[in-house]
Amino acid sequence: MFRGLNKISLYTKGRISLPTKYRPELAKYGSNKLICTIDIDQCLLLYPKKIWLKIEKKILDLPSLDRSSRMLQRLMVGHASEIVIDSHNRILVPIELREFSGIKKSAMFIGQGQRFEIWNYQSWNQSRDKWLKKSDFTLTEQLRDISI
Amino acid sequence: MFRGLNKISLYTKGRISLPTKYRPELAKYGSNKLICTIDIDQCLLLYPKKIWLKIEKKILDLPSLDRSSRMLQRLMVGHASEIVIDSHNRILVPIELREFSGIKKSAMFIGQGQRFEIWNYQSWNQSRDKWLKKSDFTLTEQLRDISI
DNA sequence: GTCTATTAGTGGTAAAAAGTGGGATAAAAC
DNA sequence: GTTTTATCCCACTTTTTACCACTAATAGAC
Repeated sequence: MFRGLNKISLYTKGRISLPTKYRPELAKYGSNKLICTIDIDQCLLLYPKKIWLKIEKKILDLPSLDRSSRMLQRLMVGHASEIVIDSHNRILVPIELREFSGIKKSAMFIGQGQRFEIWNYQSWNQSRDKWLKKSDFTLTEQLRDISI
Repeated sequence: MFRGLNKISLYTKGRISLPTKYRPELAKYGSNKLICTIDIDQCLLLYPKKIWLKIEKKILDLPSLDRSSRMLQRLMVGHASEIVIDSHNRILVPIELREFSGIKKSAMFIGQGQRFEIWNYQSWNQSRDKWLKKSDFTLTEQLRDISI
């Protein structure tokens, strides 16, 4: 499970280096391939390829003439790009995804269980502030009873 | 499976070059022929010929007196044109399909599992923005419990 | 029908842009 | 202080875009 967060920078054409602490866990997936896609909150999601393939199957198996299935397919699969971790532990964030997420120089790299999220640094801070203020009155059904 | 998206340009009479990353996967279908047709969302669909033939059969096997089957047959089969990938990995988008989809200079080329979609660049961005806004409250039953 | 003008399609190449690998330097961790 | 990690820079390769010249198809005039 990935957890925690790092402030990182992008350099030369959208490249970042992966925080070293995740290296051992990533190695367990036996491949240097990741899949990067988008999230509805305008950040990027980064999955080990092995994990992604399961998710992708679920999404692609949905009925293809249904409105919201198509929407999900286009958002998730449509934006999913394969990414290779190079010998220096770096990855390149595809230009289309950089533009979507507004990530230019600095970003926040966040562990989220079986995936990572990459946020534009400012957006992350703003969103967090917003969540901290809102969190006490916008809980949905499902959350109301969860025990943490 | 095809996934991810690329901004591409059309040049000299509706020609585009296929993103190279798809070349190996396309080669698996053992033919340089694709089928291009239209989608109800005003974009174009691009299938490896081998895949298309299966889909075409499904569509043509639908009861031909049923209104929506006839509609689907006319739209999908009626607009399907064979396309050849040339030696430089380029294809020509037929003029009728270019006009239908409003694709002129720039377009978005999107992997969607066993097919690609080609969108007018602006339409894609507008649609995507719309989906992103909608996606958190219009999910149908099937989707609500999917865990990604 | 044939000829001509115009437009559409094709193959090749050149220029521009994006991606990649390697290493140097700076910053952080130990 | 030494080692490790993160950032930056540079040269090179690959991919994408643009351009040009030529051929094929189409439409209109006669």
